[in-house]
Amino acid sequence: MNYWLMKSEPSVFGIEQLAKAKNSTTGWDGVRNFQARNYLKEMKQGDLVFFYHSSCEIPGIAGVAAVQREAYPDPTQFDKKNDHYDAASDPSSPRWLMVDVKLVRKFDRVIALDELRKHADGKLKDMIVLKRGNRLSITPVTKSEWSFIESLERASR
DNA sequence: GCCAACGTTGGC
DNA sequence: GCCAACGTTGGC
Repeated sequence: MNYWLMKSEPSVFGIEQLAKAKNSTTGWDGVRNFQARNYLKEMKQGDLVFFYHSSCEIPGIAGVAAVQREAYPDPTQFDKKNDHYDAASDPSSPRWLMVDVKLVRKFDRVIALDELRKHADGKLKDMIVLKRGNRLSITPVTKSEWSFIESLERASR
């Protein structure tokens, strides 16, 4: 099983909305970056995901979700009215994929980016989301990073 | 294939 | 709102 981090802007879709969604599940559409797309392709059912809030008051990890459905073509790429429409994508060989994720647990508090950074020279020294200039919306997380962050969260409960 | 211009992300 | 960092596009 693998671990991931997926960014979402809470003003667009936050963990509260995931909690309220039918079956606490949502389709993660709109990814339009090749590297992120390749990670989507690697995701397996049951993989765990840190749900990260970006571009907001307190950027950080808001909870845990799990991959419910593995990669399938993102229909928004063929919808001319959609912001993520891609005229260059061929329906017989769709360029963009999406997965479905289900909420596992909303954290009692957001594990803020600030707090994660405190460990940027230690346990989280290789964490991609802490790297300068990182903009990738989907990144792999190592098992040790995952366990450490969960311990941070547990310690505060 | 290079690289300047442009658009986007996302923290601050 | 600013701006650094990065991906993509398109001219050559």
